[in-house]
Amino acid sequence: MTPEQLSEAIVAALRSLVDAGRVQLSDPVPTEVRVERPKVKEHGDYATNIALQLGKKAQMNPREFAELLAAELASADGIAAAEVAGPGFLNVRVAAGAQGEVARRVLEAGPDYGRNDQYAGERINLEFVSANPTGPIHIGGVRWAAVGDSLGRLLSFSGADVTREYYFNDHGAQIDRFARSLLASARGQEAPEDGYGGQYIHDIAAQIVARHPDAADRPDDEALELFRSEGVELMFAEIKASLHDFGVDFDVYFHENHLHESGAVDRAIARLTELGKMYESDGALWLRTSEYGDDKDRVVIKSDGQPAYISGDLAYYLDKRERGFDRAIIMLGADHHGYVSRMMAMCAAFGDEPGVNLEILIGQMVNLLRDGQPVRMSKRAGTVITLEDLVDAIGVDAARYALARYSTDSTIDLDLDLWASASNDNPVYYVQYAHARLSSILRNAADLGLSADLAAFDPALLVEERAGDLLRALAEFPRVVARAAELREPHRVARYLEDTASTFHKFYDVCRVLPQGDEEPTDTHRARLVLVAATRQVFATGLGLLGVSAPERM
RNA sequence: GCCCCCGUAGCUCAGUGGACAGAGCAGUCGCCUCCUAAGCGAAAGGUCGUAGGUUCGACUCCUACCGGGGGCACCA
Repeated sequence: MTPEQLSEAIVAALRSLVDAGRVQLSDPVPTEVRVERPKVKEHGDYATNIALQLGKKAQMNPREFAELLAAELASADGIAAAEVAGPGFLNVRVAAGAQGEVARRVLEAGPDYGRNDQYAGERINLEFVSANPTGPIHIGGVRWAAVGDSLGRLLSFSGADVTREYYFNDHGAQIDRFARSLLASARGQEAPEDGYGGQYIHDIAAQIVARHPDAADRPDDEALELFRSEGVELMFAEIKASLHDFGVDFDVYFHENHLHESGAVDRAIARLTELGKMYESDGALWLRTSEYGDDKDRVVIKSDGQPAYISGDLAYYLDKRERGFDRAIIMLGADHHGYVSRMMAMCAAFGDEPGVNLEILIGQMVNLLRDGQPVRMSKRAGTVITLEDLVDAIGVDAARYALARYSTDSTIDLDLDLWASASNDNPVYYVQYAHARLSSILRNAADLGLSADLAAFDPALLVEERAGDLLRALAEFPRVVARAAELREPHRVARYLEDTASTFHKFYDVCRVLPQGDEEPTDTHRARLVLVAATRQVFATGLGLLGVSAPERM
């Protein structure tokens, strides 16, 4: 019995009470009842507070209401007991056979177990990382790579048609500094005062010189342009490669120039003008964002006739909508949170619904500690911690897991010494180990000629408390996935896997799965093997949603 | 001055109104002739930043304050 099925059973019981006239509700019977897993075992397998919630509407004492409901529910299929506790909680125990059926459901669904359709038919554009190609992806960007990619997986698993998008430009002040730094390196000069440092500058400069031996000797303008265009190309290739090795691939790399060349900026401004959202003042063209909650209006075209930064955002948003996306999700670091209100205002000015058609997820920063002291990162000094540094230190799995297991609302402090040395400190091993153990049992079973056979599966044999705990954990998985997708919080999947790993290890400790020595396999062995196979599936799927490998052996 | 995020066990963090607040790691004690000990069990560890408020019920919602972090351009 899954929580959803129990919810249905409770709704049916409510309806039956109302139909029989034993309870009068001022509102219609709810279509769904929230079912929770109590923290304390004595409170049963599942609990609901529905009687507390409906007590007033039924003009009844919540306990009395709960008593009626308990009596009605006790006769339902698969329910072993229903009792009232505290102020009116209804605690339910599920019959072993009904509980065991969860394992069958998992195996029948296979890799699709946990899938939901809350975003079916919806096209979502998910933009993240979007670092300009002036250097390797640094530690902050890595967080969005891990979380963003995982969120993409969750949204796809929830029925959405997801496009992962990376937005960049290759001109402007940042890129100029990059080009001047490359040229300085090629000429054997020190990096410019406002330039970039680090070995990668020298490496890329050397590659360009290898391609064009006279590159550094050309006139400044020509040389700069060459180092700019080739430098961007080489840098971007490196970024894509390191993201790929990190398990993150984008569907679209969107070049800002495209917006200007395609006339998207002009069209966006024309549209907003038509809607009466633009006005001229002090020789500049302004957007009335303050009408939609922004602190002040924003300049779109500067008085010198050049488009301001926001013009690109306007055009880009419009472009996404014109490409058919129902929803644009953008992940940004906390240092960009000031943009949120103007972006939302911009969305509203277009006549769209902020928070629905446009969503901006703000994540907090990653701090690095070494010897317990904060590490100062400087692009100029080249002391930036990159995606590759992180992967070299702890590997892709640990890095992705570590970055995805925390709420993006909280700042992460990463202790580099600890990660580089005692990587056991990372919970990813605890979770992966569970998968390896499960795989090992299934391998050994195959050697004994046993497999998880649903035809011979008797769910009622999974009677142990620890088996029930594990089954209930597996039954939670779809709810966890749906909630993580809905709230854009992949870390919920990681936390769930940690809890479930613990539940499995405890089960393993007291329930022997395979026959020992000359022992003949019994139906109990077979039933437990089905549970093991189902558990393995959930770990494989869950780790997959995080982009972390599920090892067969450790 | 205004805006956003955080403050929970020694450390890193879960917990978006429900019943005695949880995990991983670190530390104490115990458990490998048998499916992976990267595991399990036991003990220990907390004024959930502070003070009010809403509620039958608050770590969770509201207000104020304290502490930490990040932002507040006709820069990109």
